[in-house]
Amino acid sequence: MGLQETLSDYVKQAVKSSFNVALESVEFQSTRKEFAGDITVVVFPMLRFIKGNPVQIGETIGNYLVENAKDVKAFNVVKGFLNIEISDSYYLNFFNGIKDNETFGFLQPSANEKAIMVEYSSPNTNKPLHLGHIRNNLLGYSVAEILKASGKKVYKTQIINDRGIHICKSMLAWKLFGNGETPESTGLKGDKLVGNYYVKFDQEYKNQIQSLLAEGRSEEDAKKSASILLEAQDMLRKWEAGDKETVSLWEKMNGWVYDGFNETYKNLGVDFDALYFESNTYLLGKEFVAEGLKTGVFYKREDGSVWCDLTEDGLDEKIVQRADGTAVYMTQDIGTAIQRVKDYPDVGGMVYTVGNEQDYHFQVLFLILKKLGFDWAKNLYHLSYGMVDLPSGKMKSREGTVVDADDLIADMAKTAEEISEELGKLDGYSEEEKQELYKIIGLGALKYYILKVDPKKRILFDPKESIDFQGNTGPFIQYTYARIQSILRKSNIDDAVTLSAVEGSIELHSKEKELLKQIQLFPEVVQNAAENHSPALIANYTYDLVKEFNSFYQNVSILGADSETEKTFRVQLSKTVANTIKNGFGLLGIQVPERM
RNA sequence: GGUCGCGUAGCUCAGUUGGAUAGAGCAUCUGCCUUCUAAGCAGACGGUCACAGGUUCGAAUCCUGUCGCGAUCACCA
Repeated sequence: MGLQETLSDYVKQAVKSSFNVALESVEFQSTRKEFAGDITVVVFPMLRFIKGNPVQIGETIGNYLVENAKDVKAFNVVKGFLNIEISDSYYLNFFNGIKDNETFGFLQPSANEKAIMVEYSSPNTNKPLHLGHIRNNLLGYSVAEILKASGKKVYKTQIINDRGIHICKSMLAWKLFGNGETPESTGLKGDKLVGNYYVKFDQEYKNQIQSLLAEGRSEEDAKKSASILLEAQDMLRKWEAGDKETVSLWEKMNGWVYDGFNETYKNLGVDFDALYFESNTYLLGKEFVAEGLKTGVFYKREDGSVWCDLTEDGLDEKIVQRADGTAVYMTQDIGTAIQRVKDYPDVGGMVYTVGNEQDYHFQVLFLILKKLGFDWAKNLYHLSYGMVDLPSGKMKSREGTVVDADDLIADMAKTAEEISEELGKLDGYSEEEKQELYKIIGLGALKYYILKVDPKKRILFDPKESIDFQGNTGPFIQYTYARIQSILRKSNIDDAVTLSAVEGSIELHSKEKELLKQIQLFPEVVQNAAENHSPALIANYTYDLVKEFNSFYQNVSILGADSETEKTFRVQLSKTVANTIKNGFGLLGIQVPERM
């Protein structure tokens, strides 16, 4: 039983015996630093049940606690706040219980609980990944890891948008202008090469429109009748008809793109358990549309299109199948969701990591799946995140203002290198070791910068100035971890020593106690982050922990402690802090270096 | 126009189920490298929590309205 539950019981007993009132719950908060005490009982809510002066009620409860609860050392009352001081032995007991637990705060997946599928990334295959994808990937990966740590079984997945007119545009441009170029022949990453042809298509398309306009055609007409666009549309029809040559080109160019993506994913440190391809799933939803027509969830209009009426739920009517019988976006998403549960029968919920411009789409999708009667539909969550803006405004691929994912990752490592060189860190390391560290630090900065912000909010990303290595940043936290490793290397203590929990064997320094309190919060933060799908909670928690440690580090001598017992305790405490940093950062997908 | 989201220090952001005098970092200023890594620590400065009402012992937090910014309202994905 945790401290709070224990105290809660005592407070209830106190109220029962002194005022003859049965309280349902007791409200706690951690004591503000300017007051003496560790944990605070808020008396105000009790006033509804107990008549009297809050200060006197607090005093009465406080006296009862000191007499009866063994971990309560002292108390004071300020206004309606009963501040309780907890004995050192309680904290030492807690510490002895967790110091050798490498996975403190993480829960094992329970056998009978349903798994969760987390979808993220889900790119188009016609151009390279950019900054927006980075936010998506980091969020999705991190939320998946957090859910795992909270005791869920998790499958990571993505749906790859590998079909459609946009792919045909790249394919066509490659056929027309490519001269048989390949990633091997050009030395370009596959996704970059294909992306270049997508740009090339767009340039040619614009040129043709200009020519047509010069001939006096209307803008609308010119956009529709440019020959290169017509050719692309023709190619799409050929693809859908299964034309051998088209399909084989499609396979070849998509293959290049996947190779390129996989390299980026590897650099970013994300991975997937299951892949879904739109070319396989885009027709799937249709049988469920038929099913829904039977059960009356959907209805057919005169022209043959199928709709879902959601006006009673405060939404509007939504098309789920075109008049010509082909699938729309919604059809496909319905099918994919159902297919996933078929493939992985233990899945009982899904998380979709998709930008907030699709909020409405997912609201509708989830509602339709509920109406279709799937019991897992109540456990669907749209992990919606804000756009990543640049100082120059929105990222636009056509205007060349996108921040390329690979470039950004490389730039971060380079920045890490420059700063490290300037500070003279890492002298005496091999070039290879250095490069590895620069990567860890650069990525740490990037990931932390993006994940510490609440997903809902849009991020203003200034590539030149935003990412810092001081203060509330990834490298700052990594640096603290590295420093602790240095202490451990030099400490020479016996890990097996268990600290006596007897009161008085060690007197806790206030900085040590603050650290222990912070460590104690970790399991709760993990659960909270899982429930709220928020890596930001983990990031900000880790930062607070590090701040607390640095204050301890600067003000309390660790290796030069007065007694061997104290030294042992402080080193072990530092080690536990390092472990918690590592675990917390692990949930964010950020590596921690042994030295930096 | 309808719907959804956001608005906290000059800038970038935290702020647990409503609780005490709203917190960090950056920037500016003051101290601290002869102890364990100064990418650090201690401190100063900086606030009408967009605005106005309401709910209550108590509101940045909940409700209503107003303003500002953004997204979305396709037989596109």
